[in-house]
Amino acid sequence: MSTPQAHQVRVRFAPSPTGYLHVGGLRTALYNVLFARKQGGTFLLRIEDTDRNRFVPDAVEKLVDVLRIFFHIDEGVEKREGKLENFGPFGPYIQSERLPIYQEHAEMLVKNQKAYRCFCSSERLEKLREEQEARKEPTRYDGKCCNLHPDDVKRLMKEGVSSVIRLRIEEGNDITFTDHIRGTVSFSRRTLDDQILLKSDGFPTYHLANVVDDHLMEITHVIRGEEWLPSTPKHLLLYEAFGWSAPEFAHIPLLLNPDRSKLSKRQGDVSVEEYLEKGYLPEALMNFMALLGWNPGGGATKEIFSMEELEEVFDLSHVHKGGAIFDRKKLDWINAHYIKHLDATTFFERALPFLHEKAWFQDAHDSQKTPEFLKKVFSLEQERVTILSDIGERVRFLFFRPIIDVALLPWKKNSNEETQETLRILKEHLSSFEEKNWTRATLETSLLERAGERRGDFLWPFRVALTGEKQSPPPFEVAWVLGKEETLLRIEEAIVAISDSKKVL
RNA sequence: GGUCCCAUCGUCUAUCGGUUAGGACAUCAGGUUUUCAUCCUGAAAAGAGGGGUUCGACUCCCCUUGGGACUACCA
Repeated sequence: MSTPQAHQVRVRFAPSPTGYLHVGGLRTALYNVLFARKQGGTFLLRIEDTDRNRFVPDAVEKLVDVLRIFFHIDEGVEKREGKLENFGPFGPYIQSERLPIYQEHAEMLVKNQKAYRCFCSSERLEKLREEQEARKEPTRYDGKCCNLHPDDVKRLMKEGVSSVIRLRIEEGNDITFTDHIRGTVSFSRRTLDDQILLKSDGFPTYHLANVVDDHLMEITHVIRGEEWLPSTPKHLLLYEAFGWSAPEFAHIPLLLNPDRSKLSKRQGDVSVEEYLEKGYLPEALMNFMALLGWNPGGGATKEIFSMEELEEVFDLSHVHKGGAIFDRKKLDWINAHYIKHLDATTFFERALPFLHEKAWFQDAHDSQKTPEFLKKVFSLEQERVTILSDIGERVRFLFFRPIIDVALLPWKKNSNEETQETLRILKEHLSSFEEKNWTRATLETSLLERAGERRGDFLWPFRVALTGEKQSPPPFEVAWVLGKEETLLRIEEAIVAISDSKKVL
C-alpha cells in the first residue's frame, strides 16, 4: 500500500484552449506554480476544452508550447516528439478525452435526485430570460422540469427530445466558505440557479468537469481568477451532492485594463505569445506578473525577483484583494532592467533572432552580418533597448552609410569652414591610428585628449558624420564598431558634402 | 435589475490602532567629462465621503459613494 498523500499539495492550471495564452492566465499559472513549489507540491496542467463551439485547431499544442517556456509541469499534457501526450497518474488531463467520466457522474447525481433531466429548448430558455429581464427580475431557470415524472422523462428520452442535466438546488442554509485571499464569503442559496451540468451534446459544462476533475485528480487548492468567485457556491454544492470534501479556494484579483475593466484584447495586447514575440524576456514577465497583486510584505522594498526567489518567498496571504491594472510602462522598465543585466553573450544570443527578423537587415553587407561585427553593435545596444525587438532600430547607420545633412554638422554657432577644418583634423588624427589600436578604450581616450576643452566642437560633427543623426551612442564607440576604413570614409564624405554645399551657394 | 467582490500617490504597492503614510514605475528638475541611453540626486503626488468603536484610526464595524466580476447548453 502506498501512503495516502493527504497532505501533499496539488494545484492545477486549467485553461481552455483559445488559441493563445492570456496574460491573466499566465499569472494564475504563476501563482499556482509558486504556491506548489513553496509547499513542495505538485503542479498540473489540465485542458478544459469542453466547448465544441469554440474549438480552435492546434490551440492545445500552442498552449503547451508557451507554458513550458515558463514552467515545469509535473503532470498533465506535454508534447513529445511533436505529439501531444498525457502524462501522470490521473490522466487523461484533456477534458474532451474524459467524457464518459462526466456522463457517469452526472447520471449518478440524477439517480440520487441531486440533479434532473431538463428538456427545455434553448428557445424557451432564451425567451424566459428575456421576459425576466424585461420585468427586471433575476434571470434564472424557472424549474419547469425539476419535478418531471420519471415516466415522462423516460418517454421524452425515447422520443429523442434533446435534454441536459441540471443541478437541483434546494432550500437550505447559506453557503459559506473561507477563501485564502478574501476570508469568509457567504452566498444565499435562493439566488443560485439550477446550473446545467451536462449539455445536450453530452459534454460537461465547466462546473461539472471542474469539480469532478479536481476531486479525481486530488487537487488540494484551487487557485483561480476572481471571476470564478460567484460560481464557487455552485461548486461547493456539487461537492456536497457527490459526498466529497471540497478543496481549499483562493480567488486571485483580476488583471485590469487602464479603465479598470477586466483585461481584454480590445484594449491592448493580452496574448503572452505577442509579448514574447516583441522581445519581453520570460523572466521579466514572471517578475512583473508576480508583483501585480502580490508583494513579499513586511515592508520589503525589493522588486526584482528571480523565479527561485519567488518560489522561496511567495505566500497567498500577501496577495492583494483588489484588481491590478496591467501597467505596460512598468513592464518595460523591468524588461529593460533584465536586458541590461544579461551577460553580453546571452544578450547577443537572445537578441540575434530579432535582428534577423528585420527586413532591412537582409540588405546589410555580409561583413556586417558576421558575429564579430554584430557583437560590437550589440554592445552598444544592450543598455539602450527596452524590448529585444528594438535591437538595431536606433543604429541602422552602422549598417548603411547615412546621407549627411550639412546643416546638422556644425556644433552650435560654428561655421561650415570651422566644421570642415575639425573634420580634417579628425581624419588626420584617426589616420595615424594603427589597426591594433582601434579599440573602444583607445579611441575614447585619444579622441577626448585631442578634443581637449572643445569637446562639443569635436564630437558633434564627428557624430553627425558617422551617423547622420543628432542622437546616437558616443561617436568614438560608433567609430570603433565601424572600423578604421569605414570611419575615415564617412568623415571624408562629410568633408566633401560641406564643399559641395558651398558650391551650390 | 439581482448576487458577490473590492477601495492608500496617475499606476503597482508597504502599513497588520500610535509613522513626517515608505518604496517602485511614470512625470518634472538637476547632475554624471558632447547628443541619446545608462547611472545618481531631488521634487511633485495618496488614505472616496459620513457615522461609530477607541485615549488614539489609513488600519476594526456600519452606511453612502465609486469601481469590478458574475448573472449562457463559454470558460
